[in-house]
Amino acid sequence: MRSRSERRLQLIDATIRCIAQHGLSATTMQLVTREAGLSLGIANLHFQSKENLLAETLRHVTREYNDGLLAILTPESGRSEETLASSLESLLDFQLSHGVTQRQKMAVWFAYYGEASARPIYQKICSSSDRLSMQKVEELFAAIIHEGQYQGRDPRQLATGYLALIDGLWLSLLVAPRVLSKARGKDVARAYLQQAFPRHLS
Amino acid sequence: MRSRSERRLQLIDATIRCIAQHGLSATTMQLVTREAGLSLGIANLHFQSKENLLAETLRHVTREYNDGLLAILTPESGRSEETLASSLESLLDFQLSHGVTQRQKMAVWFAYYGEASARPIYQKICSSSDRLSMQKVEELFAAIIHEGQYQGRDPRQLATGYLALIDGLWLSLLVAPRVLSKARGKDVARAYLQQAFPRHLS
DNA sequence: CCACTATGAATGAACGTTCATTTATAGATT
DNA sequence: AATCTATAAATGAACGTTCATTCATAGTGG
Repeated sequence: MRSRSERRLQLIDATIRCIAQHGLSATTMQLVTREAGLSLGIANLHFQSKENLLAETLRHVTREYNDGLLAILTPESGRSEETLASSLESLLDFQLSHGVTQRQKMAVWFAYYGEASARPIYQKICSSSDRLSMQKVEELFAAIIHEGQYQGRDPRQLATGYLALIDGLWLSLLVAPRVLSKARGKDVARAYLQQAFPRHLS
Repeated sequence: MRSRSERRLQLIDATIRCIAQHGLSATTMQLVTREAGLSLGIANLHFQSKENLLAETLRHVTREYNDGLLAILTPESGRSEETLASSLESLLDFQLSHGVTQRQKMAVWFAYYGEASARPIYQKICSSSDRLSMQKVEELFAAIIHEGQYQGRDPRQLATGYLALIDGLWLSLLVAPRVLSKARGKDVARAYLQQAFPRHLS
């Protein structure tokens, strides 16, 4: 017997694997609980309903990503050696890191996006996560534009473009990994940032 | 009584509306046939199975998009007034046109993308469509680079970035239409192309 | 009259959910 | 320490519902 939070995490992890392997529409309670090595009734005990389990799984994946992003984009007084250029580099590294771009995570991400337009609860979780990324990246870009005295740059437009580019690259990595490797995807994103902020990226 | 091809199209259109409104996982044969104003058994008569109906719907949406793209990116001897710059402008107009960016079409598109990693048949249709776009856009970019004598540009990298950007913008338009308007999305894509080919876009 | 189109009640498989029952743990009592 | 008791965790058979598919029947055009 394990604690409530342990079991919840165990079930969420199993849900992620099921969605990645079988898709959202073929993910059943049987599949999830068997994947977790538990009995059928356990998921309803901890999550009340399948709908809730799926929503919590999305929240978990979203939170994980946001935490990683905030760790990079939230200025901390203790890290004095940190520069805007290094933040930009870290952002790029993070968004195309192994942890973020592994098939499992991206498959889950886009599975929910695909259903988001029909399910308000998914829509809400996705869009509020997007809003956070947007705000943080826009802040970073604005600071870089100020520091580098770049002319004629709109931080919001650049952030919109950059985040859309990253989303599109993730989609390519997921659907056609043979056509686009992670390394080349990173080159493409880097090229975008270099065009925008040539003096902040080598 | 209608002909086979008419009924097929009628059912595919109904499927598109159902997926856009209820999502792929909640799209049932009842819903589709009722939306088409027909009886329950008719879909199996014309498509044999639900799986086949869904695959044909994806093929239909994909073909529609590809036809539009090819009409722009396939050079024809009869259109002598056509320049590379105008092709670039047409491409941008098309990809962010009302017809392509309407919620219904984008919702269907991403619903299938979301399931693509778990269903080989969807994966195949999506990736072969992507490959075509990639090839055609890369050809256009290569011609523009040659004509404009642009230095240090890699047509494949630029095409990869541009198509990823378009995909990402579509996703934003779908999930958070309030945050990103179609007009601003177009500005973002235009800015990307202007950076790449400044002498080919006003 | 034949082949094709169309209907919708019927069918059986699969699904989410429930709940009586069993098992495990921690604290209290002897 | 050993035993008892109370509480929560865990199980999986059973239930009602929903779904894709089938098919006997009816309608239609050539």
